[in-house]
Amino acid sequence: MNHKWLDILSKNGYRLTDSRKAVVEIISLSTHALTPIEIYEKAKAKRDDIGLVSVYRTLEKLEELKLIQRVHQPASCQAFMVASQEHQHLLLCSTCGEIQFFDGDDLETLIATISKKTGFKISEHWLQLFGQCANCQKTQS
Amino acid sequence: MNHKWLDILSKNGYRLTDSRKAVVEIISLSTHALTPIEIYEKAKAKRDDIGLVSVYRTLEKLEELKLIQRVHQPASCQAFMVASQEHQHLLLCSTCGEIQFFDGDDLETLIATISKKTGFKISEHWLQLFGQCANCQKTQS
DNA sequence: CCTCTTATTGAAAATTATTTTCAATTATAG
DNA sequence: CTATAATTGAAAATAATTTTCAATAAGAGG
Ligand SMILES: [Mn+2]
Ligand SMILES: [Mn+2]
Ligand SMILES: [Zn+2]
Ligand SMILES: [Zn+2]
Repeated sequence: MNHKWLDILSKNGYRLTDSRKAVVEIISLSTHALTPIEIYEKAKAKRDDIGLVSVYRTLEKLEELKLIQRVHQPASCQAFMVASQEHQHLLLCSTCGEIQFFDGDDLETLIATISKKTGFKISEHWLQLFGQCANCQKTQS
Repeated sequence: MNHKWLDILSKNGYRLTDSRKAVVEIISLSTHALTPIEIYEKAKAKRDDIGLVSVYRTLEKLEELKLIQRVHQPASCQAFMVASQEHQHLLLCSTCGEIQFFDGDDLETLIATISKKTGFKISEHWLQLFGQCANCQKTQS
């Protein structure tokens, strides 16, 4: 993943700097959505003079290249995670923040019905499931 | 709607001031999601000395009472609209911003499958459809 | 109506999140 | 190795939201 991202950045004319590589490594390997500050803190371990502003700038490019996406949650919408290339849906653990992709939804019928009923031409959908992962279920209750 | 909201505010110990009433009227009647600033601008028409800070404070209370909800869209998550009492789904026009509720989704099977496959205990879901409303389809293209 | 208490107000300051500016540095094409 | 243009981090600027505060006013109880 890591490597692929660096290639893509490079092919799009972006230079591969240490700051950028640190951000790429952190976010490409995370199973949680991370905020710019969280990424910054982690990145400082690899490169202690990195600036928060470089984190923002790298996120901007990764988002533009659709390698990452913003994750919307009830508490905040400032976190980012890996994006899947294809159309996708998220399954989020409200306790620990773990996120997985899932598929297998079949909304065709629903979309056709709503479309007919409302006159909307529907082009996109967001589906997210929230719950508690297996691990967090064990840990408490 | 208007009246009902004022009653609820009142029953929860909140006083009914002109500033509050202006905000309630604006947001309870809108078919679009509105940002604090947009609400503020509209509210000034009714009460020209209202402060933006009162808009924020009223939104906070209306959200707490579940009369309004934040709307998440690709471009921003800072807008609010009426909340439906029951579980609900949104249909949004990406062109003009109109929003409707819809129901009739049947995600039981999907949720059971994902739950079994991943071990998550799923407690909630978000489903939003994006498209273009009948009106906006006519207007352009 | 009056009065008292306390929630609410708007202005201003403070905080937080993000973006822009800028001069110095550095990746990379050749 | 060199030249060029992208990138950097610091600092300033901007935007969004929250807090502080003294003045005001809603509304409970008389
Ligand atoms: Mn889907
Ligand atoms: Mn549903
Ligand atoms: Zn978990
Ligand atoms: Zn429309």
